[in-house]
Amino acid sequence: MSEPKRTSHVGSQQCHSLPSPSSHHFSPTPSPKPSSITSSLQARNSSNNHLIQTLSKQGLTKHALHLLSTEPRPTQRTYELLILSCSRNNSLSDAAAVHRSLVDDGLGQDSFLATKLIDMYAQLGSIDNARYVFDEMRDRTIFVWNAFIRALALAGCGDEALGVCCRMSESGVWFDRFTYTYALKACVVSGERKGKEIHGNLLRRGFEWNVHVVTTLIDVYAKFGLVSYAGKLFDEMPERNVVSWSAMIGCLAKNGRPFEALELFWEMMVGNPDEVPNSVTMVSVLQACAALSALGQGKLIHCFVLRRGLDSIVSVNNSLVTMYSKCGNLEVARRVFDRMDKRDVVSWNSMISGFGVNGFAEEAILVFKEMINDGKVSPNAITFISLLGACSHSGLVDEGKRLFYSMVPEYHIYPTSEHYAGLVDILGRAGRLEEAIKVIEDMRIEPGSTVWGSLLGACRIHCNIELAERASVRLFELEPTNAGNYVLLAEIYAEAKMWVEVNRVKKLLEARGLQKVSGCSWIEVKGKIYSFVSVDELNPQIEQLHALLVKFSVEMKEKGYVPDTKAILYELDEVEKEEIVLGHSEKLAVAFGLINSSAGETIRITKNLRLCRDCHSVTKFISQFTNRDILVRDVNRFHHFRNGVCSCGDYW
DNA sequence: GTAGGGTTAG
Repeated sequence: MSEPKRTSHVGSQQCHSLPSPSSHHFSPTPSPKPSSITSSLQARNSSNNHLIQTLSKQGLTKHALHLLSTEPRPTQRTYELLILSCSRNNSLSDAAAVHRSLVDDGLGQDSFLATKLIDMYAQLGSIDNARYVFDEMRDRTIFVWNAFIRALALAGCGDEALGVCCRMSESGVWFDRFTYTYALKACVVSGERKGKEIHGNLLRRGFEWNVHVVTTLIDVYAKFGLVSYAGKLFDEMPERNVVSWSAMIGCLAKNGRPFEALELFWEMMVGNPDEVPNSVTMVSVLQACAALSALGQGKLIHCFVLRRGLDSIVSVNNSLVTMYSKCGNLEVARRVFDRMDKRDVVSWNSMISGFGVNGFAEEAILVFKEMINDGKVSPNAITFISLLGACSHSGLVDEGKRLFYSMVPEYHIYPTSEHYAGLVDILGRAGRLEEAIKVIEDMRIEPGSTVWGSLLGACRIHCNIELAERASVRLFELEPTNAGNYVLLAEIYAEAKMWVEVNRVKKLLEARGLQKVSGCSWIEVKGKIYSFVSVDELNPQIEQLHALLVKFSVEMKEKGYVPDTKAILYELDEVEKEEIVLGHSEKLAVAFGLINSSAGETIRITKNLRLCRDCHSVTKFISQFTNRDILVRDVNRFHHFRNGVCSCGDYW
């Protein structure tokens, strides 16, 4: 079918003045139009416009575009619908054709359509074309300014977005509530200082009363980790709704304050019956349950999800899979996963990593194979990070290597530093340190802190001081304020009884104003969460817990147990060292679980750091001696203790 | 005519 001829309604000069925006999609060539319009044709025009609009609404952009070329007077509404259709169909070439035709029809200065075009290009990820539309506009309404600032913030061009905000002010256009929300989003990229500036600015203009603006501000502070700023705003909000509650709950859940996230959720439920939590609230609350391994709370939330009919929402189901996995309840995680009608890449990744952290690498790989066979969803970078982690936890060296080296040829996914870190971890844990360092030396990208961190972790397991020092030099450069790296190196020296070096690292830590993160464990008993720190003198039951642990210790020693105190960073008497390891938070939590639960009940504990070797062997013993299943989730993975054996096979 | 909060890894 040949294209009908059209003549441009605007002068050719204007068309030629269009520079080609950096992408090749937008061509400045004017499109041909009919030179004369007969009255009979005009009669058909209104129905033509109507037809184009109908086709656009149905997403039939190509057909609509074809008809557009025969239409001498397309209306603003026709173009609006065409633009929406291009956004929906994700077609940049159609978008450029619509844009070109719109300019040809003399609508290039229509501010309404300019706003829509900017939105469309932003959605299609073509910020250069959005910038072109904006630059071409002579009279910019606030809608045009806002659309462009929003487009820039969405594209991660924070500084440019804030620059445009300045130009907007300078040209005498005042920020409105929309400008503030977009400018605040731009600050997520541009930094805390800018965010605080905008905050000051909006206070002077009285926008602290706008629920959208303040909610955005809470979220921005959450993303900077400034929980107290977010909390203050939330507390002082004149009006709250489900979105502001969810933003604050999410802020706490993501910033290491899951306990408070749950408290706030219950405050919302109990104190504010008008605010009904929705799927987004559920996702954040489930994240908090997962962080705490709070299975009881998680089950309550699951019931709520079912009652409210939120169980068909993919993100909610994904969060349920993660929550059950992180509570060590893989059977239910798998059941939720199997019952899902729709699964996205996050669903598959959640199930794969669930099996992985629980030490079931074979199952994780099976799920990955199912994903490939299913064919509806392609794996992404995170899929492989999860798979490599699974292999590492289970010691599947060859399978891990095979997966790593299949990434590019089979799935076109290029390994990032995190993937290399996964491979280094697999090799390092297995004691293949030379091979691990070879991988680092041959990396095509600059090794990041995760890579050196994996190597240092492996050196800790295999007591390799030389390589540990090499990794530390790089780590201290890359992450000067990460106390964990200094502690790890000090522990390696302590194990080798190199006390001069231990003290040197401790002084370095002190000089940089850093502190060792203290160990903390917690346990959920009858829906309540109890937390313990090492040598927890303030705990009301401490004497009872200590007595029980001493009793175990005596019995264990009779069976040949020798406390492992090698990682203690102080040169103390062996008796004093034993006292310290016996007071580790994880042991206190186990003792508390034994005293406060009935026989046969599984004890579930979570720890903020890696489980120490002594706690590991003591927990194995206790599981046998008391005939209890003990589940400990440390910062890296799960340990299922049963009959004196741990699921990690002492490989962690 | 434009708006705010969410899931996987590390």
